[in-house]
Amino acid sequence: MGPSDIEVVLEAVIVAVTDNEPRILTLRSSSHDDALPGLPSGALDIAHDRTLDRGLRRWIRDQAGIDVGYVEQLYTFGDRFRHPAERDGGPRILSIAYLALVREEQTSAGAAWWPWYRFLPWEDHRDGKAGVVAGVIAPALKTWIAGAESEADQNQRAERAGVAFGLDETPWDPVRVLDRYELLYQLGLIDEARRADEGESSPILPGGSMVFDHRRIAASALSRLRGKLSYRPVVFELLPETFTLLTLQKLVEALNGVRLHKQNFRRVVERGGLVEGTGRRSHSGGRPAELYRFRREVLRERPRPGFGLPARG
Amino acid sequence: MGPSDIEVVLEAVIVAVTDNEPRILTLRSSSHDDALPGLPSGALDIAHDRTLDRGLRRWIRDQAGIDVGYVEQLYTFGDRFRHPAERDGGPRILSIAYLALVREEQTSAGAAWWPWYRFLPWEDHRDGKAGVVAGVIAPALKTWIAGAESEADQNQRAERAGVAFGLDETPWDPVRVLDRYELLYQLGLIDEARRADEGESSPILPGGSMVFDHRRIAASALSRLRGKLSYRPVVFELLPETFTLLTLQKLVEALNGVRLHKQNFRRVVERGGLVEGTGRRSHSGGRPAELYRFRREVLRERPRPGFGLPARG
DNA sequence: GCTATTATGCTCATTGTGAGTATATCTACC
DNA sequence: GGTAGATATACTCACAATGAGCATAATAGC
Repeated sequence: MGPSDIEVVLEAVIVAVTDNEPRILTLRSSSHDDALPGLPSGALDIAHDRTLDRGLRRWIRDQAGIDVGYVEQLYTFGDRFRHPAERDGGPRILSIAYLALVREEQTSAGAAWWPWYRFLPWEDHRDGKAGVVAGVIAPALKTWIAGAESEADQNQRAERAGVAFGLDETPWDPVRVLDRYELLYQLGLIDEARRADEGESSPILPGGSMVFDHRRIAASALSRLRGKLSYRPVVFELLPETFTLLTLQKLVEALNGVRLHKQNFRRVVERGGLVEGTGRRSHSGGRPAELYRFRREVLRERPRPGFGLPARG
Repeated sequence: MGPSDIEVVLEAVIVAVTDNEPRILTLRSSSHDDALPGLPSGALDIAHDRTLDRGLRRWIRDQAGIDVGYVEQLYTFGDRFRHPAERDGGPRILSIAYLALVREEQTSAGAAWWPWYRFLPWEDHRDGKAGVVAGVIAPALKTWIAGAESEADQNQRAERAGVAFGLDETPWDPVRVLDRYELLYQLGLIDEARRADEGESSPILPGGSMVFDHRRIAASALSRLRGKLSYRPVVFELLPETFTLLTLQKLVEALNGVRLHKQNFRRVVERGGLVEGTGRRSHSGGRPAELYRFRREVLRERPRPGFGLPARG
């Protein structure tokens, strides 16, 4: 086995938001009817792709017919046996994961836009504390904490669980998506974590599975995007040129999975100089709302413009 | 050329802070006397390294005799011709870069701890606006802006330069290390950017070169570390168990490259619950200072504990 | 003209931030 | 044993930002 028995794959979490629901593009991994959805991915073609970015954009265009705008590298995964093909003596597979944002859902054959929260239902708290956390996860965490050997271990587990899921007095932090996923995985609550030999128990936790470790990658992407919202105006990559403040708010809420105070949101966004009115207004429903556009100049005025979240949760 | 003509290399920016000076570990790249320093790096050994992390830790121990504590993946670089070996028909080289923090400088043969700012002198503003920016960089940026074709182009360049280097009214943002490096590179002010055939002009800008794109990697690492300071208590990875508030402040200042208001720093750190007094005190110089320790509980109390920077700069 | 619905304006208490002034307690040195 | 130099710590004040409300305005559908 030489040092180049490595295959490099680029995987993309491609995000669009429609009807206040963040969605990611998935493909059926094989022709089986029961096949799990997977992220679009393509091998790095070193003969043709001068840069990783270009490679990514190329196969996304080829495979899904989508021209992505904003692209950002997430993480490189390379642990052994992430991919079942490695077990059969195949090459080590290295996945470079990307986050991509597109303004509109562009349909294409074989691909489907699934709600992001279908795979991570505990992340959506827009209608109150997500029931899954209180109903299924919190009790499981309690058992896990109690099951620790020493008292020091118990405290460590309690801290980790508390921080990740906002138990007790700890506030819920939307950004800790990956902490939560990894904890759930470790507890065996994630379907993908259960080995085939453990039988076919039905899923304990709601939330659709994905192939390989694609759900972890989807969680990384959500974590990164939520984090970035607070200091970079990336949301505008998902919006049309002009929009109402409510549209903007609903979008931020959808991505963070929490509700926000309307008047304060307006204040932050207007006074913070993130947007400017256009004079035109949108008619739909009640009183017409002013149409706003993103104010690029804000980048020169404030070091880290974005959408902070309430500190207490 | 098959799809596995790829070599995967792990590269590490290993950081320690001594005498209020952040330093990174470098190696002489070859036996030549004029050889540039480079980051420690090692090939991924797929036969032995089960995970990327383990691989990294293994060769850092082997090569430099250092056991690193905190480790974090930074970015994967894979553009063609990053590495000169690729020009001679060698394999494509993929570098996975890491940031590692160690509490003390651990010496080892062949390795040297250089001040981080030796390679990025414009990043250190602790003694006022770094002279390099006003003296060399700002004029070069002005010329570059004026040299744009259209007025729209000029505005774009002015915005980019202003945001990166805090010109005009824009505040200096310590986090934008990478923006600055890339802009300087594009302007040809970074030595590594000048091709051999352009002659051997002496360096325009102070700041030591490194091999390949290692200086860019060092810049990425500084960017990431500065960013992380504001929401994760990573500084404590660089401090001993107990420390005075001044030590802590000097450390944060050293990493961010800016000075901070002493009394306010105390307030934030104490009232924010990041540290707690030990009762013991340190005797050195003037009035003895209380020794503090990191308060882990803060993780449960506040969602993103860290060291924010003044908003205006 | 009424109701439902969304938009927008304004207030208020509380907390956080940037910038000072003032005072305390050590060491070193004369 | 007194003073200069250095550092630590306490306290104040104006102002900005935040979280939470109440109140009012403008539309559509009936």
